[in-house]
Amino acid sequence: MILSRIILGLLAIAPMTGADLKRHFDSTVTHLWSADKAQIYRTLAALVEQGFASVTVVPGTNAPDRQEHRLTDAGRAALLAWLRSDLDRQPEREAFLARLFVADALDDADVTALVQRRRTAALEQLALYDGIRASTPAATDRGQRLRLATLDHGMRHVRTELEWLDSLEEQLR
Amino acid sequence: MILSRIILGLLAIAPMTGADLKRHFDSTVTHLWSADKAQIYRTLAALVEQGFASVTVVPGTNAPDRQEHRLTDAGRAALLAWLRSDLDRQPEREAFLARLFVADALDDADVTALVQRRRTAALEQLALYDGIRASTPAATDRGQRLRLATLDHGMRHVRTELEWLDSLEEQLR
DNA sequence: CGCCTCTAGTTGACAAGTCGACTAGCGGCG
DNA sequence: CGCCGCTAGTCGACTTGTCAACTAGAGGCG
Repeated sequence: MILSRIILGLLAIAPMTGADLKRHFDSTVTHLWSADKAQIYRTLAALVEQGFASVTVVPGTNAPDRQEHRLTDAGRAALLAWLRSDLDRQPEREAFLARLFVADALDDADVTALVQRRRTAALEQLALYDGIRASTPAATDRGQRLRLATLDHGMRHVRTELEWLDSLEEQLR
Repeated sequence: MILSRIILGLLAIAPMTGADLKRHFDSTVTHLWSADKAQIYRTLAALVEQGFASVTVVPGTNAPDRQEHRLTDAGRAALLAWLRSDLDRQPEREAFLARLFVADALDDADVTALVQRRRTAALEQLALYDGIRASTPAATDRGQRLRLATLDHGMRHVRTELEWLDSLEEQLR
């Protein structure tokens, strides 16, 4: 459901093929949603079947044919309906916190190592966000401002994560 | 996988039935993982089959019989192996950010309403965490300290979320 | 007595997401 | 020529998570 709406939202920016979408899920939206190739193609097929997108085959130059998908009026309506509907209830899924919650089974050194690994991961994530931001055009219109805000979200939260790790390590000392 | 290890971790604290576990997933660990009843019972059965837990039927007083599950040595070993293994790569799944990313399809008023709904949700979550903390014993041993740290994590992040929403609203004005 | 409710546990169907293998056209290279 | 690698797309099998209906014993209540 959510994936299908994100795809509609991306198609609202420009017509795209499954491969184009996959590239977005690996770069511009990777900080908020990820999707498998197979899942993208299948969702795309479902959207076409529901009349939310239409397909045009564009003969590929130096490559296979491209199946360009474009948003239909019904698709735009479905996107708007989702955007105005109640927020999706999202189950919390924090694998690292889960480990910490049951980490009393480890000795002190292993707990410290666990926390260290998390710090490394957080730093990598921060670097990733910096990379995405570097390759994103500056905010000109409102749409771009909103998209940049989602990146800002990620960066603020990673910084909070690092601060929390600091306080946790101090506590464990 | 992760769910099964969390269950092993909970069984390490005390022997439990499926219903006991469900209560934990609805209260003490709800801020980091959630699980459906059916999933818990099925995972529990798989753990028994793998020899990571054993079952004892305790005749219920004023209630149905209880199938108490206790951690076996193999179960404890599996838990330790997970705790020492590489961190689980978790796909980012931020439904709200997804909405914001494609929210340019909305007019200004609807975008503001969207952000407001998120603020409400964040405040509710903060209240939930306060509730959980209020019903949690103070930190006496290291295990309890670690478990409280996961709550602290949630609260810090909700506060960061609220700050981010402030800055977002200011930007939209 | 029949009915309701509570607790504990079970089951089937299904949606969502993951993984790996595979088709197929094109261009480059030795 | 045959092979490699690139891009686009397809498929089957599988895991994980969700939903709703259901069994079944115990106690309370009118």
